[in-house]
Amino acid sequence: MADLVYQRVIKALQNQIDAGKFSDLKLPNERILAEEFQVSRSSIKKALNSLIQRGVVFQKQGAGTFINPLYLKNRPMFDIAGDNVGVTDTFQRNGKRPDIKVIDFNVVPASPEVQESLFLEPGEFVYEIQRLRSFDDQPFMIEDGFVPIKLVPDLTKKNIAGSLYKYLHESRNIAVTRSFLTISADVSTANDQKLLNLKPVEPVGVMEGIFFMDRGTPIEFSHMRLHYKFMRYNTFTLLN
Amino acid sequence: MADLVYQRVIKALQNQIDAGKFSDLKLPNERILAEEFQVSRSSIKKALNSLIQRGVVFQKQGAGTFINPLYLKNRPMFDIAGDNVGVTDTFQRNGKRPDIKVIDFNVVPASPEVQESLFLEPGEFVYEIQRLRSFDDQPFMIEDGFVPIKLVPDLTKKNIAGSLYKYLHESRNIAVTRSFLTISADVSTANDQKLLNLKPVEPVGVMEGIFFMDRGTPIEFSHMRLHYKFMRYNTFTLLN
DNA sequence: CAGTGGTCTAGACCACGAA
DNA sequence: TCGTGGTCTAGACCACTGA
Repeated sequence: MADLVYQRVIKALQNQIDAGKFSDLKLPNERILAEEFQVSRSSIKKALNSLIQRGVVFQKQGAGTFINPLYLKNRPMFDIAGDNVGVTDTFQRNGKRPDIKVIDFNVVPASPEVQESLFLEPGEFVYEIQRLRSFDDQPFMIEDGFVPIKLVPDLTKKNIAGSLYKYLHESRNIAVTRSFLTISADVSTANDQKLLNLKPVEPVGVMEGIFFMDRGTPIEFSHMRLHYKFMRYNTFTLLN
Repeated sequence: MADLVYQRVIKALQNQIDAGKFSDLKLPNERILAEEFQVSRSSIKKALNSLIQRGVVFQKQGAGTFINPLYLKNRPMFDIAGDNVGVTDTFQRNGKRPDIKVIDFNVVPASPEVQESLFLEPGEFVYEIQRLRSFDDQPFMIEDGFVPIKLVPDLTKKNIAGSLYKYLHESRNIAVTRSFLTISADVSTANDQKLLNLKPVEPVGVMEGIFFMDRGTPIEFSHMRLHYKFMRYNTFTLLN
């Protein structure tokens, strides 16, 4: 992990920035950095790109590489960037007591949609996991998740009563590190209204996503319908 | 702009994907693509990285490059881009025409919320820009934007009838490169229903965000209410 | 074992910004 | 004009996947 050249550079630069080494907010130019770290300029660029993505620095052609003043001034805001796997973590705040109720747990053949989303062969089986999540006694999310059985052959109802990803990580050494999410809104159905305690006029937020393991293997396809007051997705984006 | 190698590759691949060329959801490997486009593998990688960030494809080491099935299923209508909302090529190819109608344009003192979002001092003034965006004659977004007057002292109603960010870029050499967005959903108000042509039970998607110039200075605080069928936000997230 | 993405290098030339 | 980041190339070797 830390033996990668660009990872080493990222860490070193991040540490130097946090330690206030660049008091004028300007980093040495890329060629100098390459010299200092004894690596190629490409590796420096890759490392700097990562810091740019995180909002730590920005670059201006012809001028140089600078620390984002907002990063120093308002760091907590930047820590939000990249949230959202382990839906629990995202919503776990304020000392509220999270609760997960398993509505349904079955092994079913993958539907065409699920099959395509998880890149399965026809006829492969998946767990279907329907859960209702609450904070204190306020339900806020209906979750319908699909996980290939071949990736986690021994899943039980007990495992999924808590955090699925925590179980995968701790018991199976599977780390979920990437996700594709689509976020939209929809009119609430009768079922939504019943489970989430919504009035007919109140909508749901919809989040649909594919979650990936380290090496890019899809591990879960998930469809989530949220009480509209509880869907709040924050994202920090680099444009273009 | 379009004369850049990797930009050309991005566009070509995006077009091919949208046209359904890769029916098995698998792209040729990077070396083949480099050969086909007569460019280096590095340029292919740079182009693919962009598509990955947009949630169009994902890669799996040792296996290949694959189209994100969610992208095909939930193709976004627009991108959050230079002009906080940019119509995708996909949409434009359908012959739809984007339109912007200016509802209101004023200079007002910054409210506490706006002041905090744009890092202004008490008493500073901002433009308030209310616009309604449509495709063909279907309005899809009510936009309420705030821009500090000190950053763009000469803004006129004419400038904002088109792309504000295009104007900033071309006339003021201000590039908007980052955004911090919060996405949620809400019950539609009477005003929403009137402007967006919604039934009372139909909701709006809400996107609220701060847009930054490349030096990290906030240039716009924007509150957007979207027809729920047109809000479709795709993200790719890397954790850690 | 062959295929494919990941990392890394060394160097060339271009485009922009500031003095 | 000169310093700086941006783009691009050609090629080497590593690490993982899947048959």
